[in-house]
Amino acid sequence: MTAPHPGLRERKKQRTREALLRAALELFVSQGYEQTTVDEIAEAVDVSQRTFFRYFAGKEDAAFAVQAMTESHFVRALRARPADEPPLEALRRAVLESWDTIGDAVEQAVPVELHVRTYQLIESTPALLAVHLRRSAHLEEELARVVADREGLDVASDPRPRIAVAAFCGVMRVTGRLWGTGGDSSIASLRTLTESYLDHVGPALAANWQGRAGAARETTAPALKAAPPTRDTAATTRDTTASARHTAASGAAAPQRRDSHPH
Amino acid sequence: MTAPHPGLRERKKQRTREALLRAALELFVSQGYEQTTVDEIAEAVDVSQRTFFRYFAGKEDAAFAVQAMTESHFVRALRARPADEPPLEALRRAVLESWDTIGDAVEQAVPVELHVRTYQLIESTPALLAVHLRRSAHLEEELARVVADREGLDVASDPRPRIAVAAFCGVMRVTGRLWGTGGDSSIASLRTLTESYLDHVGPALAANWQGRAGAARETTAPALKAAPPTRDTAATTRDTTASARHTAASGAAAPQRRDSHPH
DNA sequence: TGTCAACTGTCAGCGCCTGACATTAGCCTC
DNA sequence: GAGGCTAATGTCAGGCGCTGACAGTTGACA
Repeated sequence: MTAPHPGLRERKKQRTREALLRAALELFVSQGYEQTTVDEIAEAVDVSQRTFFRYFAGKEDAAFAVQAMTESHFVRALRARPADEPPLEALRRAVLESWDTIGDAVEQAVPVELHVRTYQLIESTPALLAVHLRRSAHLEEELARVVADREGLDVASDPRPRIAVAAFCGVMRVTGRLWGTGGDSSIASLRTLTESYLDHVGPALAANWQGRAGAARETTAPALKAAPPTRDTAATTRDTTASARHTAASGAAAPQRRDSHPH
Repeated sequence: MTAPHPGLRERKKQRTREALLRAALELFVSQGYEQTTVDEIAEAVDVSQRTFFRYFAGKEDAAFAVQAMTESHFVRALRARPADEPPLEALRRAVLESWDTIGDAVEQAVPVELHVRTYQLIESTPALLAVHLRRSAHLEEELARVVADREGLDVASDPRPRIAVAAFCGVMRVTGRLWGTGGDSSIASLRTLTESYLDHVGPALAANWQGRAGAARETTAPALKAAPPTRDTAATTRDTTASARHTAASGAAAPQRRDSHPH
C-alpha cells in the first residue's frame, strides 16, 4: 500500500496529523471536549489553527478519527466471514473477532488506553454522542448491504437485512454504553459483555417473560416464541424455527410498498 | 392545567414563542437548516436575535420542539397500555395508537404538514440527524424503564428490557427513515409501514432466511436451551446446523453468492 | 400612580469554521 | 547546485452560533 519512499514531505504530513490527533485526544480526555479549544490543540503541536482544519474537517473529526479505523476494521472482518454462516452468526463473530485484533490496528495511531478513554468521553459528551450515533447509523447501512450481499438479497426490496442489522446494532449500542460507563474498561470485559448480551437477544424478543400463558403473538417473534427460559432441547428449537421459516418466506413474498395509500 | 387567565404577558410570550417556532420551521424546510441563520428567524418575527435564544436553547432546539411533543405523547400512550400485555405488544400498540392521535397534539403548535416536512428535513440533514438519534437514544432509556416497570423488573440488573427496547427502536428507526425518504408522507402510510416492519422482526432474527435448516443457533436464542450454554454444547449445535444447511441449500432455490472470499 | 419584576434590545466578545492571499519548504529538472 | 514548480503553511478578514452584561421597556400589582 504505502510506498517504500514516502518522501520527506509525506512523512512530515503524517507526523503532523498524528501529532494533532494525539494532542487533540489527550486534551479532550484530560479537560473535556467542549472545554478544549482548537487553538489549544494547534498550539500544542505548534501549528496555526488553520492548519488543524486542513487535517481535520472539524473538532469532531479529530475525536472520531480512531473510531473510523475500528469501524472499517469491523466491516472487513464481517466481509471475511465464511459465506455459509447465517447473518447474525457472522455479525456476532465479526465483532468478537475484531475486538481481538483491534489493539494492533489502533496502536499505530494512538495508545489504546487513550482510545478507550476517548470512547468513554464520546459516550458521556452529548455533542459527541450525537455524532457517534449518526456514524453508527451510517455503519448500519453498510452492514445491511454486506449482509444482503452475503445472503444474495437485494437490500432495497427486502427489509430483513436492515431489520436484523438494526436489532443487532441496537444491542451492540446498549453493550457499548454499559461498558463505557461501567468500571471495567478492559477489552476482555467488553468481549464478555458483548457475548452475554447477544445471547440475550432471543429471550428478550420472546413475547413472554414471565411464563404468562398464551401471550405470544406470531407478530413479535414467531421463531422464538418457544423461548421461555425453561428446558428446551435442540430438536424442539429446530422445529420451531422450521415453522418460522414459513412466516419469513411469505413475508418476503409480499414486499411492502410505500404508496399503498396514495393520499 | 393552564390558568384560565394567563395574563397578557404570558399570552404574549406564548405567541412570540409560537411565531418563532413556526418561522424557524418554515425557513428550515423552505431553504434548508444550515442555510437559515438565527438572524433571519428573529427578523421574520421582528425580534432581536438575543430574544430567540431566550426562547430556544439553540437553532437545534427549535427544530426539535415538535418532536419533543410527539415523543412524550408516545411515552404516555405506552404507560397507558394494560399491564398484562407483553412488552413488545404494548410497545407496538402504543406506537400505532400514537400515530392515530398525534395530529391533534401537533396541530396546536404548527400545521401537521409542516411537522412532517420538518421530520423529513431532520432525516436528511446530517447535523439534525445526529441530534435526532441522540434524542431517540434518550427516549429508549425511558422506554426501557417503563417496560421494566410493567414487567416488575429492575432495569439496572436485568438487561432484557433494554435489549428488547433497543431492538424495537432499531426497527422503528429503519421504518421512520424509509418513510421519510419515501414518496408517501401520509400518516396512514407510516402506520402501514410500521406494522409490516414490526411483523418482520421475528423472521428477520431467525437465523435461517433461505430455507437453510437448523436455523436457531445459540447466537440468536441461546436461552432456548436453558442452562448456561457450555462451549461444547454450542459446538455440537453448530456442527449439526452446518451439515443440515448444506443439504437444504442444494435442494432449495439457493441463491448463489458472488464472492466467496475476496481476500 | 408608582414600584417591582419580567421581558427585550444592544453591545461586546468567544469559539468554530472558511475563503483569499502571501509565505515557506520540499521536489524535480537542468 | 540553482532555479522553477507545487504543495504545505501562516496570516488576515469575516460569517455564524451563542453568551454575558447592562440598559430600556412593558406588564403586574398594590
